[in-house]
Amino acid sequence: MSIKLFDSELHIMEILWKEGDTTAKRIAEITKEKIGWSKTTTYTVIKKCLDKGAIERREPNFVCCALVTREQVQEHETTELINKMYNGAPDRLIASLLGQKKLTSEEISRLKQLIERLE
Amino acid sequence: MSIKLFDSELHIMEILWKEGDTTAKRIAEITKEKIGWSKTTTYTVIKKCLDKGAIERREPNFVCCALVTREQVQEHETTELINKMYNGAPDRLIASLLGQKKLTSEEISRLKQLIERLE
DNA sequence: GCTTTTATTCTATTCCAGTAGAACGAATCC
DNA sequence: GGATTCGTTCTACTGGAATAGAATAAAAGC
Repeated sequence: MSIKLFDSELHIMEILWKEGDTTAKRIAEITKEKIGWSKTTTYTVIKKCLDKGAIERREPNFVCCALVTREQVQEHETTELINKMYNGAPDRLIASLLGQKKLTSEEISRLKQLIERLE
Repeated sequence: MSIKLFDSELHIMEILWKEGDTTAKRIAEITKEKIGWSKTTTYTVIKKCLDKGAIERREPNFVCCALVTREQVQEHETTELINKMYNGAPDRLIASLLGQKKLTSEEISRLKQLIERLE
């Protein structure tokens, strides 16, 4: 199950991933404070997440629960990027990242370990 | 110089990256055939690329030349993804890709070499 | 040099994500 | 039990990307 989430919807998901199950009310408070959303905006976006099946509502109190994990969305977005910009080849993305030298030597050695452990 | 290119604009860039410098007329032919764009749509999008400095026009014949490389755009898009979904940490993106096991063993050994050669 | 075609730009329309006001319903208070 | 507040939904507006029709400019043909 892989769903396209828009930026506005991701805001909601980020909160749920971070805070765990949360009431709509509380989400509205957080979005108001952090990104200045009006109460109705938050509810509208929550509704879209519901319609898409990204979250579920549970009684009582309209508690919102994430149905997709951060990892699923990461994977989906990453696949989209690879298809759009790297001709569908994941290793090209990695090669490009390594080439940019944006990684610290610490990060590199951690990756080395990861790769060793594969296969 | 890092520019945000929209999907429509990427279509133009892809053609230039693949075919090299190309006349507007020829680009219009290709987009018409491949994605069904009308002539004017193509010219409108070319204009946007010009305005953004992503391409340059050269006489004679309105030859379009890419000013940004595929690598630059790849890098920009990838950075955007990392900031949006991986909290700004490139190694997390790589770790996630490795974890998905979407790579063939051949790709993996190629990556091993790449990483060895770093530092 | 006027007509016809081709190349380019101007302007407008459509579509959709993002945002929110107003209306509605349910719980709470006195 | 009517007024008041709180929680939720309905509906609408906005802005910008995507698309393209009509108008204009340039070139080619005769």
